[in-house]
Amino acid sequence: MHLYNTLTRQIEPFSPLSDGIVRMYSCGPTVYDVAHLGNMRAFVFVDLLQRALRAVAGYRVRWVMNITDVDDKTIRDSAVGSARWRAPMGEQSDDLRANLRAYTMFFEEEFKRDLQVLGIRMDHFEAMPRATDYIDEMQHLIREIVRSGFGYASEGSVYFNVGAYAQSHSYGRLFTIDTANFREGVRIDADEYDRESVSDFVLWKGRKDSEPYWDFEIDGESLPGRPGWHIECSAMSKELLGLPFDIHTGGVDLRFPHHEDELAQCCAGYHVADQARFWMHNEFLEVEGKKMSKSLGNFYTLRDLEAMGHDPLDIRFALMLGSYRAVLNFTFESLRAAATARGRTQNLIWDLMDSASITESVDLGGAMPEDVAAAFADDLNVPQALARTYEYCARNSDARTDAVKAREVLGALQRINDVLAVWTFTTRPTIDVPANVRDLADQRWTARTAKDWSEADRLRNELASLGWSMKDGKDSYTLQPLS
RNA sequence: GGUCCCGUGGUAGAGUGGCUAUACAGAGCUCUGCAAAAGCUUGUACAUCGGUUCGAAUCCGGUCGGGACCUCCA
Repeated sequence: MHLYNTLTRQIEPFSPLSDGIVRMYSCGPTVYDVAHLGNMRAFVFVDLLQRALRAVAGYRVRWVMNITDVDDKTIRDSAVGSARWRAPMGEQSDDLRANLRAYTMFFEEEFKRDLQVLGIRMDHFEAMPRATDYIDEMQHLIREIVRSGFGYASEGSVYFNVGAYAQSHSYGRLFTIDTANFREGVRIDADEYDRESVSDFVLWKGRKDSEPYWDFEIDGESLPGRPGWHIECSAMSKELLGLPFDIHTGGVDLRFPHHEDELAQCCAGYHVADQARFWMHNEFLEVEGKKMSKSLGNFYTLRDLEAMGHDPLDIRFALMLGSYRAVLNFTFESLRAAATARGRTQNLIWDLMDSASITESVDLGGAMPEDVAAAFADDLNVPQALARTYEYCARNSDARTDAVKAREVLGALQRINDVLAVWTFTTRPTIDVPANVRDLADQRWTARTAKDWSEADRLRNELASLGWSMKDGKDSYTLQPLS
């Protein structure tokens, strides 16, 4: 496979460090709310990537995605009396860490549900570590960074000394940083912590009143507090995958500062040259041509779209219609188009199963068409892979009436679906038809067989008024509810 | 202020220095009592102005437009 590497700003041939095994770390969600479309794009992207590594390149994938369950927002929203506290989270207590855990567990479960309805398999993950379960490891790393001269404590917090680090390391490997032109922004002014330099970032945040905290001792000094944002990924990726691992993923916004700082922490504290060999970042999503935001009214969660009647797999499909490295314009028209296109191929699959007399889900052991595999292998070019897939189906349209060919095409589609995961190879779902509808349909079929067209048309209209459409086949009919 | 992307047909969206995806929508045809399904065919596309070149939508530059990032947003 060839993958774009943010580290080198180019597409490079990819092969794992360990023979046949890819170690991949994906920055996961901060569980303070349910996932929105933008998050979903990121997760669908990494899922496609890890599936392609398995199904196209044949690697085993050790996939880790973290759960950030401690940060400003989770602390704010889990605080006693928070309006965002929900009944299913249980009762709030005096134990602030227990409150934080209850709050974040709720959204962690939501998140996992969202992943699964989007076709992401939980058994594809090796681990989904929570930040708060790795406090010891983070503290160890912080001590090591400080001991190595790249960190300092100040007013109860611990900071990473970017200036010192940059003396002996390269800082700005994932992102071109122009320190001289840092904009004087509100975020910098708003930071209440005391850093020596604006470019320094926090490793450990000193305890504030009414916030959950963990004890921490460094150089004999007691510094109760909580971990900074970047430290968790450094510690957990090292613990679970070892350094350096093969691929680190996240949204483009994470290139800087998050990933740059993660990388620096690993190099400074674990004394490695690299945290990961490949860094891959998915571009953002726009909705109806605009950046998704609550104020524009184009902000959607997966739940929102489901409530509007959209199938999550159509959403998954719509999210993979563009290259992961380009801004994707999600529109309801493109969602409809995705639904239609996905449904047509699904229908083809069912027709082929009929043609091949396959009545249950079975792996036919097919092979992915080479041009489709090549497209996936070319930096995960899903649009190209889809185009080749459609052409493959068109080329083999006679499979609908050729049992042998039907098996072959089905086998190929199964391999393609190992990556896309948008179709099903189980039998065509049976639709419950009310007895009266079935009765009318039978009557119409009789009339039609007798060439009594006016009666047949009358009965079709009657069926339509009951909400059903009747489609005549060669020697039988099918009924479908009108949508 | 700085760094960097992007502008492709009605829509979404690949790709590429000459052979011009793909999908949805539209049009036509085949099939069908009609319809549906399915299949086939099909169109006006590469923001703009210059330059390089035998040839550019593809490379370079200007312009216009859109966007991202610049310290906890995927």
